[in-house]
Amino acid sequence: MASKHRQNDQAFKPHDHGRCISAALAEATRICAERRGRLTPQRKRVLELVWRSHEPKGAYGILEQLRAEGFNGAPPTVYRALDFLLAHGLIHRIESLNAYTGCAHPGDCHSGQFLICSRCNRVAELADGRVSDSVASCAAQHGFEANHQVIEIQGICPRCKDDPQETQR
Amino acid sequence: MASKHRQNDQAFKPHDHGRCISAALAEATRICAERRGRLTPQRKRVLELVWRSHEPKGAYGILEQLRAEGFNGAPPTVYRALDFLLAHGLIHRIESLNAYTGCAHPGDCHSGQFLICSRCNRVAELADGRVSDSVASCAAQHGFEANHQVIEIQGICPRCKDDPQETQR
DNA sequence: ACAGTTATGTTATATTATAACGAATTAAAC
DNA sequence: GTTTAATTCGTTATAATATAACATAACTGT
Repeated sequence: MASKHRQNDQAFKPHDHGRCISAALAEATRICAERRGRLTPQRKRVLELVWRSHEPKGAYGILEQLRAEGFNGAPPTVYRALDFLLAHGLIHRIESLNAYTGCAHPGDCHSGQFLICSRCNRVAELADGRVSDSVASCAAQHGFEANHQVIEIQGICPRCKDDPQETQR
Repeated sequence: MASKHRQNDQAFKPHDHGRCISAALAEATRICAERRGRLTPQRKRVLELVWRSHEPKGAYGILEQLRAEGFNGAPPTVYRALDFLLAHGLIHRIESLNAYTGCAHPGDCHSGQFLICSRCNRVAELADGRVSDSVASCAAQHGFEANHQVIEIQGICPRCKDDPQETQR
């Protein structure tokens, strides 16, 4: 249980990112199979590109990558893949960045909270029940029927705070 | 004190909006005077347009309004005015809408929470300390130094929930 | 009045996203 | 298995949001 809801603040720690990627792809494959969603090669490739790092990726950056790989596509292709991945909870859109990041715990896609480091641009996804509860109850107190929470926290991650050399990538 | 931190969920209730506007302008005038910020006619006019209703306004919508009033301007003019108003805490940017809304309690411009009605498009600004505290402590727990919170809650406002006729404007 | 700063005008362009429509592929029904 | 229907993809064009860069004007303080 606890391991399933793995908090993704490992984004700010050195870690084996290959495992992030392979875990994300395995989960995506499983979830799509379950729902009869078609994880086509393009969609899979876009998911991989989003997961290349913990920095959210813009749609046009992804497009550029695809093109570098010999794919001759246009924006709608990328946006369609992103829409699919969003619909199935495999990625999140970071509103304040107009960018997309891999979902750390797809499947149960409750509202997450995002820590956005403005120095290294990495984003960690949290799933803190106290936060989402306090937001939900606050909305309810005002008679507001909440469907979706956008919680994005901008600041400096622990790694950048400790190591002034830490800049990017 | 309590009156100063007036919660702006009146956005979802019938109210004398003229008072919202005049209060906002009075506050803006006071705050700019205090800080020697220059609330030029253009900036003031943009602030008024943002405050026309509790629906956030896009930069290009504002530009269109200005043009309808005989002003012959270009996007940078509007964005500069918006930047000024943002810098002085007189308006907020709603990230998930790429739009701007009047600040309900300028001056002490702590992080607010925004209830966004996806039916009538109105937005209410809250300043619930429990929410901002829970977010702040959650960030701190992960060693994250938070500078700014983006909290946008999408759903259906009480007015639209009760009155299915309530649509827009 | 002058010098320095701040604000505005203007043109061009960057960035992000979607509309619309036809072709191709896949799934499903027969 | 072939046909039908649905889904996915390719392609072109364009919408919507935002900024760079540089010239001019206006205001501030002296």
